[in-house]
Amino acid sequence: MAGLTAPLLGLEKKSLREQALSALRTAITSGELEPGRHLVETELSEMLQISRGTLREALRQLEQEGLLSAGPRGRLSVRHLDGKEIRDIYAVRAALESLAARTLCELPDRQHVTKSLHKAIDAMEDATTGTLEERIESDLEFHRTLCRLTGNETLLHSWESLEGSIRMSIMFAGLEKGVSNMSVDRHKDIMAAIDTGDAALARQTILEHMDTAAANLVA
Amino acid sequence: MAGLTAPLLGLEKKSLREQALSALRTAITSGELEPGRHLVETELSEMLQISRGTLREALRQLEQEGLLSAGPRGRLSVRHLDGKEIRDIYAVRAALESLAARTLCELPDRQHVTKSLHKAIDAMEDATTGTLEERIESDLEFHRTLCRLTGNETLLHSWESLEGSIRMSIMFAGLEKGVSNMSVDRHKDIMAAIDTGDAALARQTILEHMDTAAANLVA
DNA sequence: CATAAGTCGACTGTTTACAGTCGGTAATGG
DNA sequence: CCATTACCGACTGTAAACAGTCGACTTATG
Repeated sequence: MAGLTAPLLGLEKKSLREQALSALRTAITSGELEPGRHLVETELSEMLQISRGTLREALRQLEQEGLLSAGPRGRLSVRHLDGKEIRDIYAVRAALESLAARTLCELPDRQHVTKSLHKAIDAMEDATTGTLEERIESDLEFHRTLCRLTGNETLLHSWESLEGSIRMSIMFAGLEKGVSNMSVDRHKDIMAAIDTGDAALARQTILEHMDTAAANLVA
Repeated sequence: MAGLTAPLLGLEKKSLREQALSALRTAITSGELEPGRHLVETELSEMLQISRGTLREALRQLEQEGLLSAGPRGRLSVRHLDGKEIRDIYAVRAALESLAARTLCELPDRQHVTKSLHKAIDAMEDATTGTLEERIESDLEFHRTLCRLTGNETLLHSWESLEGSIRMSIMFAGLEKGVSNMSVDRHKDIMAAIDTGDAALARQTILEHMDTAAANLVA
């Protein structure tokens, strides 16, 4: 009765591996670990206060997420993205999200969908006065919600696997440029298209949104 | 001068982790490790003759590829796919491959593309008299080539991340059903559409191919 | 002085050992 | 006979130690 450490609500304590994963992801996508930087396992494990074995499990995952690139002899470094890679990432992102939009349009009852998307847009509006990071966060949350609402776990998972790369793309372009095209109106258009169930329009709106976003980033 | 073990041609010796990864992937997608089966680290490490630490790194990757699912206490088991999940996987696959087709159609010079695809189709024809596994392999190789030829590394990587799930889908349906719709003609249609540069047609052909494939699998 | 052999240091690959936790089962008390 | 507690076995989480390899720097040698 006295203990009550915290795990009350779904807030399960995360394993060290997961903590390290989050910490590293944040460090990379925030630029704290700059692109091209060599990662030394012993250094990181000491910084994070975890053992190398545990750390390596996290590194493998980051590697597969495309945040790290492997050098000659297992040497890992923070991945560097050039303009083409950013465009490529956004092309895949566009394909995934347009599938999401199409799927949502085909749902018989889109009431709940519209409601959730509206909530996400409200969050974006709240964030317009916040920090750059908060604006990016709310923007990504909208798109993640788009994928989640489809109920297609594979789609959501694929998108989330890309999320790290997306964040890096934004960071590469400089945060200011990255958020410059995160207009709330754009997202309202997407929601509206889905609301009407016009799959072709929704798809087109998404593709255009992604195109301009990618173009802004590499410009 | 006497040694000359083997690493002469790009055939670098793979790390134990990679070997374990391949072995486990094969074991799972071949059904040797049946769906739902609980994986015990100590058992596997003994089977594969590697340490648990090394094994765990491989398991993390398989988990992220969607071949394993994590239970309550970090317990891993071979993922079980139901009809909906197979359809979901193929929906994502279709989105990725239709992006590939569209990208290829937009290339200024598709000569090399057509040549490579033709080679892949020839391999499929050669395999028609081979084992089921060989036919599946050549089929997947065609689609993988489709993605690779785009030059979009992210697209290729996303597709390959899905490949394990695709193989599982085919296995779930029973190998016979899985290959029943791998007609060479279908793939020739795809190639032809790309050859003419008709993006809309190529996209449509891919989507239909995926739709019928998924429908066959869950039927 | 240039080149080849040798030595040192830094990292990754891999293994072994230890700790914590959950589930079941047997012992115990009413 | 039922419930409760104490223990035991099985696994995963985590840490620490061992081994091999590559590169850089140094030293010997013609």
